[in-house]
Amino acid sequence: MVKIKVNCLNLDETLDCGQCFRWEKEEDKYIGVIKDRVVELKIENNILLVESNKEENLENVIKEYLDLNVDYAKIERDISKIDNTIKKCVKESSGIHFLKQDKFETIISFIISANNNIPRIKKSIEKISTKYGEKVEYKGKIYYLFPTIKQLSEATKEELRELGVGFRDKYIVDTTKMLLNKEVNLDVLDNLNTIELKKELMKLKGVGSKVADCIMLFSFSRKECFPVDVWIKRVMQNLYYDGMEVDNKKILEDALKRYGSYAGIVQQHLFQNGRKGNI
DNA sequence: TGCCAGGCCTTCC
DNA sequence: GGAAGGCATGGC
Repeated sequence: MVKIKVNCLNLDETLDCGQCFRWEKEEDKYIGVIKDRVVELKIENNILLVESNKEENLENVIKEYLDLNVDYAKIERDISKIDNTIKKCVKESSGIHFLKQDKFETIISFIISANNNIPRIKKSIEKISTKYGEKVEYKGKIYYLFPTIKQLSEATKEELRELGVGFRDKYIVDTTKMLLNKEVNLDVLDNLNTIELKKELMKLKGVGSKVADCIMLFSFSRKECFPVDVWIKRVMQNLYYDGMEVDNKKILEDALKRYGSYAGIVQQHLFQNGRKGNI
């Protein structure tokens, strides 16, 4: 058991906000898989309690995954100054942290997310993990790691289609192949600036502008990325364009100017509140 | 039934 | 380089 004092962390907002798809809530705790281990998380009196089947280096793994070394209270104060709508949204969904997830898992997950809904995305990812990932036992129950690039490269289009990914089957096969043969090399992408990184990620099949922004925001710690999906498009059109139809590219450009280096954090608060019907 | 979902790709100008 | 159409599938 690892115990870490936390200040501005809300597990509900962080793990059930559409940035990750494999956490399950059981009573007051969350159970999920981080890379090669099963992890249980729970907060009591501002202390994060962490249990896992693998204690080795657990504290560092959690701190990196949950981005615990960043002062989110300060960021939330800063972005609340932008305008009153954002202030209200941040208050409603305070404590969202931006995860640093496994890159391959995030790429495949967000390829699946295209023109899809969250419950169905979750189902597909769970089935992929069960079929191709390594089995892990924890407290008498079986869990599956998300498959490695090599493991998933064994999957055929037809098999993936049976797991419910629909027309995205070929994107998953092609992207996995490109990553396996290092046509896009995941090991060196951290060195690129955000513009170069986005260009590189968009070489992958099924990765367009929006999916690339999600990958950068949720697994590369690039907090300036602003994914424009159907929800955010509606919210932004209503807030800043008098409800008029606006091109995604323009929404993105304007948002980057308006929100600056924390655009992604603003985006997630708007997304959460838009989805809940608060704005 | 028809519309929607954390869009992207291909085709055609 | 931009617009239009197609795409699997489950939920409402």
